[in-house]
Amino acid sequence: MPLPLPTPRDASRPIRETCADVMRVMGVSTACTEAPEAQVPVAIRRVAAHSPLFVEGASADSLYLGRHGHFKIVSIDREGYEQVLDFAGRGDLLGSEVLGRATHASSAVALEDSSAWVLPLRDLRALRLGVPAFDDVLHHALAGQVQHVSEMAELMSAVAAEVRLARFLLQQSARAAARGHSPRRLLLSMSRRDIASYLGLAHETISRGMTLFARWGCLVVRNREIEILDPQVLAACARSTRGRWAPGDDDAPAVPAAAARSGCGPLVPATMG
Amino acid sequence: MPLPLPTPRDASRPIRETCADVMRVMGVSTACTEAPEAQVPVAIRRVAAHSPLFVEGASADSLYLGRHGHFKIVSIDREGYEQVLDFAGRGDLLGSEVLGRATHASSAVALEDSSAWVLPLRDLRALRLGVPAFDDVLHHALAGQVQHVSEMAELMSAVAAEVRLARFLLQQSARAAARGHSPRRLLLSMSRRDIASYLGLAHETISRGMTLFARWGCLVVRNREIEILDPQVLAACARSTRGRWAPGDDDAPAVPAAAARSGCGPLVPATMG
DNA sequence: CGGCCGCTTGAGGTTTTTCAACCTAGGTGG
DNA sequence: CCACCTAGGTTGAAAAACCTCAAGCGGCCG
Repeated sequence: MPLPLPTPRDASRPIRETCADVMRVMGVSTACTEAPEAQVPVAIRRVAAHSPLFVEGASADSLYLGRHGHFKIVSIDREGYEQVLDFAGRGDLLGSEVLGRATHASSAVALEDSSAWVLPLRDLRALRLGVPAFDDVLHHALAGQVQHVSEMAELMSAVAAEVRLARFLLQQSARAAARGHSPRRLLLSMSRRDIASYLGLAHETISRGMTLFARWGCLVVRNREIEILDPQVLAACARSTRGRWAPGDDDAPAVPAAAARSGCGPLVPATMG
Repeated sequence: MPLPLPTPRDASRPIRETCADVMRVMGVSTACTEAPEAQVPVAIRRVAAHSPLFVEGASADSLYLGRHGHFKIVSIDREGYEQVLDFAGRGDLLGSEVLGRATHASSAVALEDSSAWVLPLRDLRALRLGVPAFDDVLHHALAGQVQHVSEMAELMSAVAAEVRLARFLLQQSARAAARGHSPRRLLLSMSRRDIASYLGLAHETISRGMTLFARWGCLVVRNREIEILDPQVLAACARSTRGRWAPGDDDAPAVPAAAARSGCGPLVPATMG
């Protein structure tokens, strides 16, 4: 896969990046990041696919910030079932709940070979005082976490399965766009089962939903490689809170553009009996 | 239980309480609250039942802290349907999402005649600097908000309706206990419809769930007045993530004590064939 | 006293889950 | 190099769970 990796040379491992690099990712203006005190080195932790960055229950000594790759945040219940709470990527805060507790409330597992910046709690106070801009960044990130609650509630508030899936896909699209990737072509790094757990559905239902969208002509699905052909149709579906939605139920024009163009037939690559 | 109301007589309105009072509610040791700088007065806002403390979309100039009564946090979707995101009571932070945005992302509506402390954003910085203990309190409360995400996810992770309801009731019980009330006798201040919206279910399903628990003998339901007879049975039900649960499915002893005592019916109601 | 609102309960319809099978891709070892 | 095996994804049929519609009941407020 020709992944557009943001970090060119991974071969050289002991490149200790600095606080300035961290802040740059989080959207601080370049002016601030050039300050000499921002040259504090920040440790990097590399995690192989399917390995944990930290585990639930472990004593928490650090906070993490996604650097490359993706993670899933999970919590294991007493019966051993894994509940996916969130997905995180570059620039996302991981394990921020430790600010209020002594131990991690959830685990973070790498979905692919990934890495994260390590922010030791004991250094955090000094860092905030020494680098004022960093304090702001942290505050902003924390506020973002709080705001994330309502984002998740919005996802779960939809009762229909396809509506949840549509919202999830649009959320992924928005995240990709925010990171400078195409909002159309998504490369989902999580399995159907992970998505299902996240949305509170069976993994078969996710499959069916994907196929349905493909039949509508607004999506092309090839395993984890997804292309959004008609975001408007997806958005219209995502908009409905109550009950189901199908192209044509709308106040807007009836047939989705892509489907009309293509005769609504082809699409749906694999096995369309 | 003789409610230990912090405000003796409401007739005298201009009793301006101080920062010390706020911190005391949030669990700061009395030593800190006695400091002279903690005598800063804090405004109180009274809200009649069914009236909003703040509304979605309004520009946010203040943060609030529940003082007495209860609120529901809601968000209205495009179709006018109300989604309940949370319930808040004494000591709970309201509207903390404004720290990252300029406007409220949700509304807070009083479920009964209630009041809240007002923390104007423009005074917040000064308050934090002037009263060090207050800064800690605020941080702690904010971290609590973040932690609340996983609490909510835990609620939603259950697929079965009764399991969600059981978890909700236990959560309410725990909150009541944390505030010094009985964990057994609950006085729900929200309607069945509110609970339903919060749990992502139909309000009829809530009713049926309550009735079911009552038939199991672990609950007494009289409108919004609820008594938990057998927390263990409720907890056992809440524990199961997958599928349904009925008394007897457990590794533990079979029949719930309370039900056996009261002869409260045949147990294991419908369909155990 | 009447109407309204919230709560409960029943019956029917529909979505979603569950169970099962099949298919593909990727890795391993003969 | 191919057979085999596993894990992930898709699809179908049956059953369960839930939602919707509808009606009845009771309390509360005007």
